[in-house]
Amino acid sequence: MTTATNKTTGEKLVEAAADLLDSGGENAVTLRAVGMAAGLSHNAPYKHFANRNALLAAVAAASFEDLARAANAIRTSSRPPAEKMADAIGLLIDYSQRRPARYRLLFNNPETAAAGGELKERALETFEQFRSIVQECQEAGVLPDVPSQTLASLIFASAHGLLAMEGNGQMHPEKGLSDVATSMELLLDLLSPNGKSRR
Amino acid sequence: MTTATNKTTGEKLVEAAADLLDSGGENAVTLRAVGMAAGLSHNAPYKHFANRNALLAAVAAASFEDLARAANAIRTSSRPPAEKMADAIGLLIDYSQRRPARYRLLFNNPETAAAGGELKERALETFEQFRSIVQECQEAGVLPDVPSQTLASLIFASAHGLLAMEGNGQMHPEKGLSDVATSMELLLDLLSPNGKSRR
DNA sequence: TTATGGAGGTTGACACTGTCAACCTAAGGA
DNA sequence: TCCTTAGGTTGACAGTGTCAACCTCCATAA
Repeated sequence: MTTATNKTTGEKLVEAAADLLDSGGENAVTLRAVGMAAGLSHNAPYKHFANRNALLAAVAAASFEDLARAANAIRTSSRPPAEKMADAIGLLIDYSQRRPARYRLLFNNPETAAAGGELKERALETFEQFRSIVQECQEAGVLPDVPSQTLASLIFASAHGLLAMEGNGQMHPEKGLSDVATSMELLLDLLSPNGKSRR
Repeated sequence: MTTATNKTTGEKLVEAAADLLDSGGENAVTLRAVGMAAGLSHNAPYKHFANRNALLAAVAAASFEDLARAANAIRTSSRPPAEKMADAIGLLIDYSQRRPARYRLLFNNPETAAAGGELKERALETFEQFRSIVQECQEAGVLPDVPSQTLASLIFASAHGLLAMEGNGQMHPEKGLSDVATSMELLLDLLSPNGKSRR
């Protein structure tokens, strides 16, 4: 409990930026606001980050780390593979609904894409947890036997795409489209070699 | 050929904004630049649009209209349903690769989401073309018999998610992940009641 | 012990942005 | 004929990212 409770100024800035992002959306993350939230001047962030994008990249990297940790907890649980899969999807859905702006930063941001290094590595770590769960499902026979990397990307992309549509107001529940979780259940069922919907 | 070749000033502004978006990304679309590109002053856009978001919404609506037209051409072609499906996915892939910023405006933009009315209607029109092709595939037995609206959303979301991942640099071909088109082929094959990958 | 250099902080300025307000002007209906 | 108004202009404003210059410790080499 006493380990490193003292935060670096850099960490404080990243935290402040993340909070602003969560509470006020991307536009709320101005360097001045971040500096003030950390109790510093409007230019202090420049002593720790090259520019605004670098700060956001640091926020993204830290967020990916959290996400990877949560995904790892799911992966190493004792639940059956299919339920781990559902949990992992639930994690993603939850994240996107609780912190939409941050979710967009992680998965829907061209600037984030451009940044390599640390950030890319954290994103890969996160995805790897997900891929591993998919692989477990394949070994348990609840997902088809195709390359796990490709299948994991497909499933992940589906969830991500549905969430993007939802965030974009392009889901049309009034027309009979069920919500993201239900749609993903259907997808997994359709993909399953023994799915109920399989004829 | 002579029909309405004269463009409204409003149309000229929308076109200029679209061009700037395509050539320089979202940040290039400043009201001043749009005004200048249309040969007007820096404030002229305000005589036609309430604010920057309204202008972008108009660009999005016009773009959806184009997309719906292209999708309609595919839908009403004489090709077999499965190939229409592939064409429609190809259309989306093409659009996202040729005009990434515009693609993001259409499908990855919370402001676009907030705007209702005209824009929402155009988006629905576009999606309806897609849903209709999915339904044809279902009737031809190459896609499973579940509600077409839900299935279309799923397939569309998958393509959209993969494209987002690609645009985000989160596709990892070096790790064996194939490109978007190939992944989508795999998905359709896995979903197909008679898919080759089906055991 | 001293000096020195750099890390981390500050203030002030700059150009650029969206937006508002005020003004102008021409066309067309009362 | 007058006057309303759509569509255009210029000028201003606050807020933004960023740069430059300056300050101020403190660790370390001499």
